[in-house]
Amino acid sequence: MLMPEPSKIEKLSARERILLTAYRLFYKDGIRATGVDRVIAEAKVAKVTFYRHFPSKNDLVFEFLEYRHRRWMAWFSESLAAHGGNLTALVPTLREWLGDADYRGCAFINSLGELGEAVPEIAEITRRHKQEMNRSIAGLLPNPGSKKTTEKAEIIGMAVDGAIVGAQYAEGVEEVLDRLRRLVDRV
Amino acid sequence: MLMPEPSKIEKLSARERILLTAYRLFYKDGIRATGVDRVIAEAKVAKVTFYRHFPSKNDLVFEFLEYRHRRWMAWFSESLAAHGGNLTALVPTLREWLGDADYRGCAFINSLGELGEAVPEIAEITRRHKQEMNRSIAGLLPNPGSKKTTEKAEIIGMAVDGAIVGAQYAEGVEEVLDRLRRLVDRV
DNA sequence: GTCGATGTAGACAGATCTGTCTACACTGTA
DNA sequence: TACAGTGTAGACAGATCTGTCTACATCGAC
Repeated sequence: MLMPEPSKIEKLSARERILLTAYRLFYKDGIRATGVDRVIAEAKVAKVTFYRHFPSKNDLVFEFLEYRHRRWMAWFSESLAAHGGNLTALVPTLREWLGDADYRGCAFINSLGELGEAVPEIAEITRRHKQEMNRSIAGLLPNPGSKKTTEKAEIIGMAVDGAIVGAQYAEGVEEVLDRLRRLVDRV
Repeated sequence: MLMPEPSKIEKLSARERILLTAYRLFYKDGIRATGVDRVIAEAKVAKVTFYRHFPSKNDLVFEFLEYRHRRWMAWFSESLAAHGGNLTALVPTLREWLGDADYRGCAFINSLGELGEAVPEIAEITRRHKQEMNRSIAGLLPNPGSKKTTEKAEIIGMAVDGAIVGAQYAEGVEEVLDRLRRLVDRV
């Protein structure tokens, strides 16, 4: 759902193959655990090609997060709309994601936890990502744009963050989604 | 508060110096970013000594999480009690932690995000840690031990997880604590 | 028809990773 | 007095890390 099919990656340009391969590996195994040599091998490009497009690994990390942001937001908006576009759409939408076999948590929270001190830009990138997530949540409520609604969406967004990390360690996702529903119902 | 003073580490046995040094570095910089050579150098022990006490780095990681769990739980219980021992104690207690200069999020959530697939034991360790956190939260409510109270504590625990990660990327902690308070008030 | 962008394979440098090994010293205990 | 436990310094192995470099091929645009 949020992961590209490997078969479709093969036909893309070298740059896109690198980006999508990194996207998959960084999300699955983490950023530090994924060496550029592995990305290069799996994307089937030459090392020079890699460094021509991404002068350093950090450049690739930033583009990975940028790409993740666009892809995740697109999925989130579409799924919320498909489930009715009001607040009751939130839990069914998150069920799709948290229950996915490839689910490994939020790429931004994970990257922040892994590289926080070392790459300060990630906190800023994460902040923007979550702001936009909250904007999408505000769109489910009456009077989006009003201060009250914005604050409500921020509170719900915090609960969603709790569900996202909870789903990483919980035995099952349904109990997590139950808690989130009861939290959201009361806001 | 949750960090030991470096001056006090020096007087301890080699094993304790290793553990406390790892505790500090793993939490601050992450586990993969911290090589055993660095731990050995800063703990001022010989390499053989290190590997005699911790046959592999993963053994040290597990002991780090075990130590963190004990230390964090002790702080959490004490601070909740010091702030009155009821539900209103939660936000002031978390303010101490989230506002601390050394704050780098939850060691368990961070380790899980960093090593999730590679070290499956961490999910189980994290689950136990959060269960015990929820038990402490249940202790702030009437009828701790009852099913209703346990469920309530789990919901509040999810909100706390949201606040913990929120404080890692937010501009300021007060806004995060405000949201948490409003969330908890409604449970 | 030359230039710039895109692509290839793979050697190399220098740092850092985990873990092993030799060889020696001190201390408390059985 | 012999042994087990704890401690030291530092070389070494073998893998892996990021990043640079040479040398060559293809293709579209100006």
